[in-house]
Amino acid sequence: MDLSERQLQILQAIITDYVENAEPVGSRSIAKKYDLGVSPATIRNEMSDLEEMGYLTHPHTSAGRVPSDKAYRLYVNDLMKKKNLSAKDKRMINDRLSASRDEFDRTIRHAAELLSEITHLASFAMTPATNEETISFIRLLPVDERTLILMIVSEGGQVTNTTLRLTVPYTQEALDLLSKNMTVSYKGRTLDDVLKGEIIHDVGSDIEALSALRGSVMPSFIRTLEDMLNVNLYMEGMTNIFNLPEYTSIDRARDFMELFARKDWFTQKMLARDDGVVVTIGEENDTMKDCTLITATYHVDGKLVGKIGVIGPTRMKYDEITSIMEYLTNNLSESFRLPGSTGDGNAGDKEQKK
Amino acid sequence: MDLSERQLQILQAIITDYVENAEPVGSRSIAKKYDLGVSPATIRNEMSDLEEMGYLTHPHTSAGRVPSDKAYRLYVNDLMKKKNLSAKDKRMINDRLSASRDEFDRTIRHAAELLSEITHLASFAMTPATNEETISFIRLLPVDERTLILMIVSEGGQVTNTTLRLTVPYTQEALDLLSKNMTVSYKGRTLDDVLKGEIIHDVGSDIEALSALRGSVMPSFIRTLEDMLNVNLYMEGMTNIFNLPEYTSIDRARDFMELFARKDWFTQKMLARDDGVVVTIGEENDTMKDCTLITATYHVDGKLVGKIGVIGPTRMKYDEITSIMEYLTNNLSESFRLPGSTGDGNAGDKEQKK
DNA sequence: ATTAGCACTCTCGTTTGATGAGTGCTAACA
DNA sequence: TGTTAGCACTCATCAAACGAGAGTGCTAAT
Repeated sequence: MDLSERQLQILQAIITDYVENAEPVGSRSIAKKYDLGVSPATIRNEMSDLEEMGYLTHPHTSAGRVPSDKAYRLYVNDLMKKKNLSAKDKRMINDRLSASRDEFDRTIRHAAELLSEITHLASFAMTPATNEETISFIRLLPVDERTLILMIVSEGGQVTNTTLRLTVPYTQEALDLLSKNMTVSYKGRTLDDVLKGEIIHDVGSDIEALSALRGSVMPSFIRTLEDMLNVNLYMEGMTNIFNLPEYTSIDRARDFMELFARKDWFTQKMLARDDGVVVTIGEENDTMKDCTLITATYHVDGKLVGKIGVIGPTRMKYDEITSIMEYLTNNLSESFRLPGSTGDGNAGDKEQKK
Repeated sequence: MDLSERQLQILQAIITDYVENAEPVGSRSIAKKYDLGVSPATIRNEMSDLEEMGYLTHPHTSAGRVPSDKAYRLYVNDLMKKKNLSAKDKRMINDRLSASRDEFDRTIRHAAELLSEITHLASFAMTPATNEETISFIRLLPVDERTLILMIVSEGGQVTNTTLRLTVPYTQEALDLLSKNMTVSYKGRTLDDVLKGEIIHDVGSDIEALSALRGSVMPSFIRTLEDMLNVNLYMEGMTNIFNLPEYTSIDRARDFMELFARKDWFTQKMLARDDGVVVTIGEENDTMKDCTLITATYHVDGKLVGKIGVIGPTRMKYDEITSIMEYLTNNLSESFRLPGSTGDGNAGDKEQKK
């Protein structure tokens, strides 16, 4: 059942060629371009076998062969070699990422922009996954007599806030007190906990003004917590995919766009607790069966985990892209390490494949 | 030079028909569908005149006529009548908007979603324009020994924050002191002022720890201020345009998408200080010469001004869409009025056309 | 001023045929 | 027994040809 050396060579050649040219590849062109020392006829026979085993497909009777998801999987797992980044790409990553090293969100957004620029694919990036994040403190800040800001900060430093407008004025005292009470009640609890559990009802309901304020604030508090789970997803370069031959059909392009607009789907994808570069090809994916999703993890002080990824057709340069993403995430993790610390808590160059 | 009554009727008929069917409209179909009491031949003559005057165009010799930008302009200014919203649309707006009446940003985002759902076009919405907004206070909040949150709040209640990571630890005292000093220095000044003016250098540079902290914080402060100008732009429903016949060509679709991705362009557009519903048709627009942009203004306590808009091909149902937007913005302004106040500071149903 | 009539133009969908790439099979070959 | 040459066959793609239909523009009659 294992593939012969020659079959592997042929498969590799077909993948390389197809990834390059986006057109079904025939036996003759393989024989000419890649020096396998056999005739087209032999290659045809092998291709026929490969097709039977599910590595190749046939768009129609007399077209060349196209690699299947299974072929790409084999390629990613066993065949492909790590690529060295071009000097230009390396420079780009080093320069552009270091420019704003001290700011979290901005850096992540830049990383996504960078990634889509280099790979010419659509990319996205997520600040540290937060459903297990714990709440650090809650603040209510005054704007005017009826308007206030609700601010939630997690231990990891993630911030979310909403502006609320109340129907009745509030007092500064009530605000301070409620801030304090809420912080005491929720500090150290995870977002999941708070969202799934019941609302704590005894948050200082003894004072009247406070209880009224509390009633106005709590619904927003819950909604804002929900926001924390998906608000920090940046998406970039979606128009890149228009340049790919697989999306010249308007229907395909529309499908892609509609999926890309579904932030929640990506958030879902991102919550998986894996490490390193992960490639999910075509059918392995539930939705978007003709796309490949590649994600990579970066680390903050070796602890917290955020993700960055690209999405495109299954036909993509797996070797280059995974190498780029590895380099990029290592670079990110490096930036986010405490200056003093030496521990490399998983920020290294391990790579895990599905 | 004025158009005759009959010419106006014909022009109106052509516009109505073309907006509906997206196909060049011929003399015969006009004569049949709209009861003008004249023969196709007469209509042909009039159409020829209208074309000479620049109200109609000819895709090619033997196709029907298509309205020009000039025709739409005439239609919008003089011909179209206000439309009554369907009960369904009204209900949708009332229901969906009131659900989150107390939260600013969320409401605006919902309004954009709603608008694109009802109009089947791409929409966007902007929270109050802020380059003339004044700073209310600045806070620095601790996360861990090297991480802190920088938060800027404007008088109007707009909030922006960034998480900073410093290379050296800071003290709580320094943080509090710097918060206070910065607030004192910048309170009441407009964003424009601060961004254009020089940085105030004498913010308590007498204490050493403080001055170090200040050095780390100030660059981010400036960048964060810049963020305040354009961060709150929501865009929705861009995939709607794929369903329109003018965007079945992949090139057109790409152009549209690329423009739509340029947030800065929209922000620019939105800063115009106009009121009510404003329609900008085709060439009147500098970029995107084949699109129409309709914006509408909403009010907060009759003072502050935010905008909401749709964008689509010049062929659109101007009467319906402007009516919807008027209704929607009135509704928004209503929600954002102080419960007690009666003054209607411009929140009424005035409408201004270009 | 309006209208009927008619020739003319141009697009669009369909058909047809040629072309070329590529396969699959068979028989010859090393 | 694995490899190769040869050849018939299959499809997709492209271009040319064609007819139908929609619509105009002009002229002459009303």
